[in-house]
Amino acid sequence: MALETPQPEFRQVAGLIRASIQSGEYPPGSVVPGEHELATRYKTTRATVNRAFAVLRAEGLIRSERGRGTTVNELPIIPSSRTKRQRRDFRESGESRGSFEAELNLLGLSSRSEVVVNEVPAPDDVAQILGVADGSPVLARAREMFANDILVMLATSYLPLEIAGGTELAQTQTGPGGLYSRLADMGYAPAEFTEEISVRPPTDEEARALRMDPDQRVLQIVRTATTGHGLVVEVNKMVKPAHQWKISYTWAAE
Amino acid sequence: MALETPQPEFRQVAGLIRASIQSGEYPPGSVVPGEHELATRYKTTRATVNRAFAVLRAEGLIRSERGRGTTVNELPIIPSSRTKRQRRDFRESGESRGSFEAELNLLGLSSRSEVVVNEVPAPDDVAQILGVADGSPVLARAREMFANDILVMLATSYLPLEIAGGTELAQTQTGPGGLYSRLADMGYAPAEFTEEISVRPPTDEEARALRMDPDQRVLQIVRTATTGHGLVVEVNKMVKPAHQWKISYTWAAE
DNA sequence: TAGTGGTCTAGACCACTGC
DNA sequence: CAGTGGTCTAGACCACTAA
Repeated sequence: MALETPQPEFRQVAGLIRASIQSGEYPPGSVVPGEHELATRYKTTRATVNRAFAVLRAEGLIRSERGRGTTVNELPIIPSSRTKRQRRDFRESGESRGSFEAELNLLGLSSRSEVVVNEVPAPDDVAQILGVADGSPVLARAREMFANDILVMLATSYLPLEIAGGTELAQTQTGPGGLYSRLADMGYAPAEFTEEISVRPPTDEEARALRMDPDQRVLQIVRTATTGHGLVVEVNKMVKPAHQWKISYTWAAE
Repeated sequence: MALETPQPEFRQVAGLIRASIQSGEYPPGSVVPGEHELATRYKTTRATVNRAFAVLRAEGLIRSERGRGTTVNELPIIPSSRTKRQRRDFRESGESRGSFEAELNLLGLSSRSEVVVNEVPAPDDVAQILGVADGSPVLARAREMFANDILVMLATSYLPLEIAGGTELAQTQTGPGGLYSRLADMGYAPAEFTEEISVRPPTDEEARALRMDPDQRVLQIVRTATTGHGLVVEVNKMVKPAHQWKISYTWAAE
């Protein structure tokens, strides 16, 4: 039944190296033998091993650094969920900080995040959703989230200046209950959330910040918060290395 | 502000070709000039152009066929949403057929789908979720969905034999209201749905069926339907080319 | 049979790391 | 300075398509 597809040599080599990693021969954090050594071991050329490494890099399994060598990545896959329960403690842009930390701690990882608040010209897609002119100023709350001190997510929350300017939302700390509580205090309680998910190559800037290979992919999640009157009060753009995360949604039937 | 990162030559060439596609010089469906011609045009070698093509192939922008040449892909990005309204016409595994067709028709694409029903040994992950032994038989409703006669999604719905065996769910047509209506008729109305989303390389089989390049990625969405008693009555595994889709979820606040 | 893309080789040069 | 990975070249062989 299984159709035989003879794989090209570089994919076979990639398979062998992948197997060695999964078998524990090259444990997480360890340095894989160099391309030259593997080339002689597998009776092939360095170019072929290099291409095999490229396959495994794109999968997020290994990381290569010029001069240093190639190491096996350590971080496990991080779950992220939207459930009724977790929705209750939505606090700040991105994930609820509480749920982000809880999930990382369950995996035995440390968590940390940093916020930078700024007035910036609205990116085109954000301006479109917020219903403002391209490039007009909006409030941006840019958050970086770390697992074991490795940056695993960028989340920037964009808010209209008319709503957020000069309020607690323009401070680093948004106070008890977080961003959505402050919006509610001001009469802009979100009534509906939408998240749009797409997969794309990282921008150069994202690749640098998240230490990603250009052949890897990011998950982009754009959350829109809308009031009962249909007013968009927040657009939150989240970017995560696609191989690093598993995201889930739960809802009641009917 | 923008940090200059000098790109390697093959990425620059990829950028030039991408620009030519987006400018309309190589319109959707047309054949891109051959690697040899582009190599001389850009004063480089065929290997470099080949690598540039690999970048664009991985993005889903072009498709190469040995002997035939390289063509610009035609299908636009397909949206897929879970909203309150659409949940009401959930019919069959995967998307509601109705909503799938409606979304494709909005884009001016034809839609079609085919189902094959079978008893199969449960895959490990499915067995785990259904709470049955690995490899024990379950009912599989495998659906293929086409846009403009191109396969764009595989969706296989797994149901416990004790529930679905010998019922209408083992027929190709599940009748009015579809799968979830039949489950409700039998006293197994789903009360809660969960979808788990991950991004991974396609298996060989998926790559063949979906005509994907091994360097492209699939979105895997595993939906679990649970009754009010906590019984899992359906596991639906959906696989879509990641570059081809944008999926969205909407929910009410609180 | 001519032309396409897929792969592999052998060798080279480079940027970078760590000693 | 030796060793690493990143890239590029020139050439070759192959599987496949279309005329």
